[in-house]
Amino acid sequence: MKTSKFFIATLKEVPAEAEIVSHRLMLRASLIRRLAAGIYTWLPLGLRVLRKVEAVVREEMNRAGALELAMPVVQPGELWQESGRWQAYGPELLRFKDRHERDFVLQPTSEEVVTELARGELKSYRRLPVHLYQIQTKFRDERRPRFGIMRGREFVMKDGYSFHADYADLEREYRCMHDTYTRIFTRLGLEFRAVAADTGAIGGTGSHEFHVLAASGEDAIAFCPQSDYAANVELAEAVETGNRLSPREEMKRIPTPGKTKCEDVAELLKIELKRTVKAVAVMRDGAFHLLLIRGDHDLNEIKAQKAIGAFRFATEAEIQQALKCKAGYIGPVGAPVDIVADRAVAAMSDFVCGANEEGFHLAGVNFGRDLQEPRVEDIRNVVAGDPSPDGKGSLQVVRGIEVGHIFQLRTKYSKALGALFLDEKGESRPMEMGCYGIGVTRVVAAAIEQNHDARGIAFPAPMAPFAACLVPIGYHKSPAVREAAERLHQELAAAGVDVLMDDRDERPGVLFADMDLIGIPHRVVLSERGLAAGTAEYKGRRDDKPRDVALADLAAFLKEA
RNA sequence: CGGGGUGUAGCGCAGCCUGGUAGCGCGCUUGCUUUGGGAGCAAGAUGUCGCGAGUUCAAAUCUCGCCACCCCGACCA
Repeated sequence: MKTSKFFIATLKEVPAEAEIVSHRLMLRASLIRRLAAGIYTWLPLGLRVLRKVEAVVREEMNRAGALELAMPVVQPGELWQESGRWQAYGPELLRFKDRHERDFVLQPTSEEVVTELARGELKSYRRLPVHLYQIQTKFRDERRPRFGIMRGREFVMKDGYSFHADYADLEREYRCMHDTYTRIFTRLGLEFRAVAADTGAIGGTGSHEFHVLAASGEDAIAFCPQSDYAANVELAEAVETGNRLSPREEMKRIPTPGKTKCEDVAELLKIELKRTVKAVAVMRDGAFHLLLIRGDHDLNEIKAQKAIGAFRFATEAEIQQALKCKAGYIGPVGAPVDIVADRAVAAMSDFVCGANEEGFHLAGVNFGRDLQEPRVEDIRNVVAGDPSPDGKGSLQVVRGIEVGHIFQLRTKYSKALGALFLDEKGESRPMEMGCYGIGVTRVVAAAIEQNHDARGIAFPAPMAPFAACLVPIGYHKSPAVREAAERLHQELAAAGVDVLMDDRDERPGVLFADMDLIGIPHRVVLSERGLAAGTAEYKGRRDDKPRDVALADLAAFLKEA
């Protein structure tokens, strides 16, 4: 491919819409252009990247025995009513009517359609297991699309669905997919981690997320370097190993005017933040609860909801009414409300907390003596250094971008949609199901978050838009360079190297800058100087310095690189 | 949806407060020079100033309404 025949529209300046680096670079490198909020055109260069990711995904899914099919993007609302998701999905599901006033949706995922297919076709245990997948455009009307392609409304997902006669077989396929995803992300050259995850609204019994590690990731994941424990922080259990010491101080009331945060109080009293306790006021079914969290910890809302049920944060007025005190000074001592303490709080003695009196905190507070023993639950986020729940070391916390998610759905959809089969005994049973997703478009953004530098994108080779680029210096001036470039271009193409020759009539600096920006892994520079010596100059995208390679060896060299 | 912000040339922005000829940089076109890391000079082209009302002799500028987009919070591939 020659640049003059291709579509390169790099930008020196970044459109103001872009916040994170992958979004900026994708716009600057002319991979994508925005059409509407969360909706993007994939330009020819970007589409090449997307197709390469798809190819790896497809190969590995096929290798694992899954079968590709294509289901409709537009799906009848009727089917979604049957599964119950017409009501359950909420406004993220884009709905519309056809000319006959019939309800339709743009599919955000295809459990309904694939299960409808299975119930019609797979009536015997002899036909199971089956794993069907597609790589296709999805639409979710996100509350807030952001970060370009990272969280778009329209995106490409690989979604696979497996059907099994029993749970053991589902578990086998689930492990197979875990391995397959590991192969996919490894082949794509990404640094990633599989973590245990919350099953969320989809339900089911087991779930893992695959995260590409990147500082800009929206998720926090906890893992143990000494073992294979890894979990989304949403889920990771906080284990408390400390034992509560017996009280040594008397409880006393301390003036702390204007100090409403644990940090402020700790600083005023010159004590460690972890000796303070913060009280979070929430309402559950109209009942006021105080959640106690150690000053240096954060509440984990998901775990807390699991522990005490769905809640919302109390309003200032509700706090006033329940505790006769302003937020910022509330605490558990003498509070006539339900109190739930995090495990770490339960292990504290002589701590500092709000006094339920504006401008005052209490110090030297102890459970059992100054207030009742609280109900104890695991309701905080784990932090780096916490003991691993498997008892084999301590946790580290890193940030990640979720690019894949696998679920054991069990029989949720097969029951709802009546996907039944006859087993060996002739009995009718619902199929066991698994579902497996990869955000293909998101993988591209995540890869860029993880692989870039000041000059632009440094694509991992398997997803680079071109494997190599040829930069002739003086293509339009020097017949020798031009001839050599044309010859080499053909030679490389014939040798199966996906090569882009930059034949634009621009100064070398422009060519170098663009090739660096779009992230092509290998660069070959041709010049009169080098030709005279029978060499070309080679530089890897991440290399500091170039080196000379004999022209005759180039094709072999690049095939190997 | 709640909170904050922005809409002026393809992109990045100034002008708006204090109403009066729409500007700068990049990019684009042409010519000359230049040619190993985003060139220089010269000449050009490109605008419903987001949309609609209102105020005014006069609106990019003031007022109101609408729309779009971006950023921060509850979700997900």
